[in-house]
Amino acid sequence: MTTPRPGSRAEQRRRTEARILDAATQAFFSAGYDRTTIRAVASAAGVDAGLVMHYFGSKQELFRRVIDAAPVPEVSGAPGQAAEQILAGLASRLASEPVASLALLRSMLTNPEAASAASDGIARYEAQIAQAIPADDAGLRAAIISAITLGISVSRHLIKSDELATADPAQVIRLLRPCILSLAADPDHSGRP
Amino acid sequence: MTTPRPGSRAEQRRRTEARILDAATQAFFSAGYDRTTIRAVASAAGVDAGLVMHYFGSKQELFRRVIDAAPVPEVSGAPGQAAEQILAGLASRLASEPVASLALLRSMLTNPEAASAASDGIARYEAQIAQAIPADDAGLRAAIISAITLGISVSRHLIKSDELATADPAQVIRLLRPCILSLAADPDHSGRP
DNA sequence: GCCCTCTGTCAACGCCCGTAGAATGAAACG
DNA sequence: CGTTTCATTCTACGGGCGTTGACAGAGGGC
Repeated sequence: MTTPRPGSRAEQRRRTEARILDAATQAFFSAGYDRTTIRAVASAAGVDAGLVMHYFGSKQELFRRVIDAAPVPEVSGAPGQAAEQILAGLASRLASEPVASLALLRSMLTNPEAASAASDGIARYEAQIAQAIPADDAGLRAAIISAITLGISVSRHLIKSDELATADPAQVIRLLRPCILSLAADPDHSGRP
Repeated sequence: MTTPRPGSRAEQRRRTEARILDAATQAFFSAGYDRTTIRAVASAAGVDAGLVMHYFGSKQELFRRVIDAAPVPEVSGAPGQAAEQILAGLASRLASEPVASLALLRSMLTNPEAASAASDGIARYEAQIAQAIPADDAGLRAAIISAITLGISVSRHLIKSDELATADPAQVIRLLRPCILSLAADPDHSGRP
């Protein structure tokens, strides 16, 4: 069975490895590190648990491979533009299912070793925001913005706070716009009043 | 041994139960639900694991008891006052060690059954905020405020984002004030512009 | 003073986990 | 065609978990 004329053995291996990585990504994203079992990943990928170990060495290395493959949203341009990009990104994240950053968070909270691996991804996102902010405390402002978007996503998708879970994303964005703008593009509030 | 003239048997039991509850609180707060083991709680309380089961029935019930005992910060007064109370509360949370709400979050993200138990606490906090906001979308605004403070706490204490972890709390509050104020006390941004 | 009650301990069960290593069978190669 | 390689599976080990039930011993009512 197993495909009559595949792409040779190497090809087959790459396919299997990708399938495992996909299953692992989904599992880590939705369940976090601790609650994800190698057996479950293997079963979702249609292979044996031993094979996962054979290819990825350990659960932790598998997790790292998943993290490294996660994309970072891009932010650039003038402060006002950046703010709108951030809001747009948040809007799409509100509208759709939970995504990478949430999974990172979940896994970080669960697994101590996963934390450092995942911090890098978040730091990269903050750096993108920071470079679009002209204030001298751009780093802190970016960190706060990142924290806000994270809090909103967490409340909606993980905590499923009644109000936020059922709210219209556009309404949330409208309420948040002055927040993000004051942080990203309004240096008036940086120092003491 | 064990105290020459204690407060009778009932007193002794109350003491032991309280010691277990304290140990459980600390454990759940710092490690989350999954990573907290009954054996560890028992050992921290200086008793046997079986006794914990005997007194609390199950790990889940123990967790619920911990949640129920967690206090909810009070918010009241005019919108402007409420906003300052929220900011002050956040400031103290930034300055000190991680507290209840974070532990709730951590456990919620980790354990599905813990989630519903913990949602109540957060909902109570949001309700307090909402009643101080005059807008007709007060509920959503309160939820967003709660989400923001949550995101900030998480970033600082759990993710330990470089910028936020080392930042001066006063500076963070200063940057956040316009955000919270626009959400709590500024109905101008509620509807379409 | 007896006996029941209740606090507390101990040992064990069953489960699931990550991981290791031997076994299998098909593809690649000479 | 024989042999080697390699993807894949099977079985098993050791450990930690939540939970249970039998057991010990001190307190308090009669």
